[in-house]
Amino acid sequence: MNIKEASEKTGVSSAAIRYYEKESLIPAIDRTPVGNRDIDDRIIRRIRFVTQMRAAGMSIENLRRYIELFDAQEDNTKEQKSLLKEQLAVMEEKRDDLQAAIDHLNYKLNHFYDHMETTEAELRALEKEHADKVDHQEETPDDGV
Amino acid sequence: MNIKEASEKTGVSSAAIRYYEKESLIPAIDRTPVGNRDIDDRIIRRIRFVTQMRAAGMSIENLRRYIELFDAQEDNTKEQKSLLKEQLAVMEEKRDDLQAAIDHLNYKLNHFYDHMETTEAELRALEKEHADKVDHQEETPDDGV
DNA sequence: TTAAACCTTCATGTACGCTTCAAGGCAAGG
DNA sequence: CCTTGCCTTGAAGCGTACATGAAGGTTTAA
Repeated sequence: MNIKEASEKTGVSSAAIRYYEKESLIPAIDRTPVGNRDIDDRIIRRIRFVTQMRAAGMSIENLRRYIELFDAQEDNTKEQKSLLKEQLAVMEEKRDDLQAAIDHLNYKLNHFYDHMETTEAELRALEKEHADKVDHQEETPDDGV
Repeated sequence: MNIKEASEKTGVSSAAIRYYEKESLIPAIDRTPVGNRDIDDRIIRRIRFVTQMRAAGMSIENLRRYIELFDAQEDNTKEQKSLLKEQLAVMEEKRDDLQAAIDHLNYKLNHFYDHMETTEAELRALEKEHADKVDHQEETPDDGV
C-alpha cells in the first residue's frame, strides 16, 4: 500500500510516517521500482506501536533508543529489560501524577456550590479537609483555583 | 520572599515564574519599592497548582482559561464546571492511554526470554495470546518491538 | 568604591515534533 | 498534450514552553 493509504489506516500523517522512518522509529520501508514507499503490515504495526508510546508520552529519542536495542541482533536482553523498566517507571509516575490531578479536579467539582458564593478562605479550608482525609497533605495547600 | 527563593521552594525556575505571571497563570505579584517581586504563600500555592496541572498535561492556554473563569467574580459556575469536566475527560483518557501502554510494556517485560532467542513470529503469537486474554485485540498486533 | 549577588525588562534563542513548501518525477484519463 | 493525483526529497516554518543573554538598577560587604 502507498503512504497515503497507510496514513489513512493508521491516522498518522504521511509526513509523520516519513519523519518516523528518517528517525528510525520504524524500519526502512521497501520501495517500488520508481522509488515510492510500499508499506506492509509489519510497518503498520510499527507505526501503531510508535503511536501508542508517543501517546503515553515517550519521547522520539527514547523510543529510538529502545527500538535500536531491539533491532540490533546481539544479546541486549539486559539492556532491553532495564530500558523497559526505566520507561515503565516513568510512565507509572506520570500516571500517578495524572491521577492526583484528576482527584484534585474531581474534588473541586464535587464541592462546587450552585451559586459559587464560596470565598477563597472557605475553599482553602475544604482543600485542607480533603488533604487530611486522603492523607496527602501538601506543605502549602493550593489557592482555591 | 524574592523570586529565587520562590523558585527554590517550588522547583520552578525564576524565568518560568515570570512567564506564568505574564501569561496570567498566577496573579500579578506584589513588588517591593524598587520593583522586585515579593512572593507570598498565596503565589506559592498558585505556582504549585500550575505545576500539578502542567504535569498532568494541561496546556498553558487551557490553564489560563480556567483560572480566568475563577478570577472573574461573576457567576461562572456553569462554565467552570463544564471546563473542569472537559479537562477531567481529557486527563482520564490520557491516564487510560498511559495505562494501556504500561500494560503493553509490562507484558513484554514478563515474556522476555533470558537469552532472547524469540523470533518475531513467536513474539507476535505471544502478543495475540495476551490480546485474547485481556480482551483488547488490535486489528493488527504490534511487531515484537 | 568596587565587586558580588541579587533583581528588572525586553529580545532573541532553543528543543521537540511535526507541517508545509518548493521543485520535480511517474502514470492514467480525456 | 495536458491535467490530475499520487509520489519523492530537502529545506524551511511553526507552536509550545520556556531558557538565555543584554543592559542596567539596588543592596551588602570588604
